[in-house]
Amino acid sequence: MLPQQIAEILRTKPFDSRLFVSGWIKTRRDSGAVSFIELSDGSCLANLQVIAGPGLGNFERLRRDLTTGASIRVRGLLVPSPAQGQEVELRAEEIEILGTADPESYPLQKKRHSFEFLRTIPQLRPRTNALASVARVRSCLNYAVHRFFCERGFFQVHTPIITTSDCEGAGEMFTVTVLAPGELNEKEGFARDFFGRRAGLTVSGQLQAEIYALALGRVYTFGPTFRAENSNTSRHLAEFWMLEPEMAFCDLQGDMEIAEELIRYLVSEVRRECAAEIGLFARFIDRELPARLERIASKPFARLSYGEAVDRLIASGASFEFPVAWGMDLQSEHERYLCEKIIGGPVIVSDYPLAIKPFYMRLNDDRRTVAAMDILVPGIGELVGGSQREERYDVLAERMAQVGLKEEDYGWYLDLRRYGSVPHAGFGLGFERLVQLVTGMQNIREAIPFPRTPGSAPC
RNA sequence: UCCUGGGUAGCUCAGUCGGUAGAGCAGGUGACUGUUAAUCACCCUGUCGGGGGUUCGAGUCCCUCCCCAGGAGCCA
Repeated sequence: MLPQQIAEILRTKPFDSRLFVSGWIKTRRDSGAVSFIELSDGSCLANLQVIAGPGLGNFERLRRDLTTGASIRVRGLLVPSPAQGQEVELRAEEIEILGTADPESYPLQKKRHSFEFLRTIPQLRPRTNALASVARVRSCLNYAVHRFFCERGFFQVHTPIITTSDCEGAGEMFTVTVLAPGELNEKEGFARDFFGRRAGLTVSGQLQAEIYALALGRVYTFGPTFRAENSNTSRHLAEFWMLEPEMAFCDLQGDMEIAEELIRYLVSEVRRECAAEIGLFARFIDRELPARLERIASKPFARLSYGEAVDRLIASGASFEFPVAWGMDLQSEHERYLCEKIIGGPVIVSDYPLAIKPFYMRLNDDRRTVAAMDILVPGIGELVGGSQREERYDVLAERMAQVGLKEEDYGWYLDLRRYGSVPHAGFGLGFERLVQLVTGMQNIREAIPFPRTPGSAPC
């Protein structure tokens, strides 16, 4: 049977009962012969204060090993705490050392560490309050995602991790091969490889999700995604999780509605379930966080067309490193200025110029814009990118030809438009960016348990 | 990949005009009947990222390589 968790003990406060608690020592304070142990089992942010005194057998010898990082199992009596700072405490009657942690070498100290340093010790990083809190928030978000879609009649589809279709415009693919390094250069190359052609790790599940949306109606795919870009920024990872809903019988308006509803739902759920963690982030990471989350949960997102966004940016008179003009993609500085300065909250920008967006986005009647939408949020930039998909066979075929996609490679994608085509739409949401949004973490590497970036995959 | 800033004790950093390295925290020892980043006293800790150069002398100046962060591009 699993031991009782500290989260439950602190919630139910079963005073005067004898409990067994297991966890790791966060810190210990001594006052005379009495030791105060802050014990965490990871189940919640709060520690349980354990009182250890000379009443314990061989206490002085035991106390040598009760150091930060050590794991222990305690039997004790739960009592109201006579001191400020905590409601309850566990008066230890027996302490068993499960695993010691040599204080001379244990890297985590009773002080704040830089996130950069913590990244060098991935094996101990989640034992810090901050990273453990991020992990709990991430898990909470994960469950909330599935709840949201399940309640709305969506089915989850497991799209492939290994794929032979390179989702146009989505970045460089990692190659998956069984060939020896020398064989890769040979003439037949991938023809002799495992799949008989070049395969790679998925850069997006969208195209396959479309297949299932045009069979099950409402689907979503949620899993790891890989980009072999040599990009070293606080917003990019080589391996990240992407949530991609795809809805049949849905246009761009419906797409924007479901995306906004999703984000506001997820933020509300985290506020409800992870209040302690958000309090920690507000104290140590970002003071503005609670106010920002409150706004997201309670107020509708602003909506602008790309054209309006460009006009507003020009009208603002702000000076940018890159000029703003219709037809150019919005730069990071433009996106940030738009949602942080002009709007002051999340903003949905729609109907981008045809030339700067991928082939599968639906051509608008003006024939120079497509039914695309991005959701920009303060501090992060692009959180969501989506569109209504081009469902008209002729229009799609023409665009594919324009960008040089061969029909023999993407015939299956065109088939969806040849047989029972319907209007449909979807979007991609970067899960780590969402985690950043709700935790205030400035670097995306703190939003995932094991960040993979160029030159770094330590375990 | 480009631009900028960094790399000094276990961690976070200071280090003046080029003169042989220092603070806080952590750790160790001791004091203290209830602490809350406990407190107080004492003690320990260095391949100054690697290599080369200038110099009587380099953490400091020059060259080069490596690594990291922030920003940009690309995107989620």
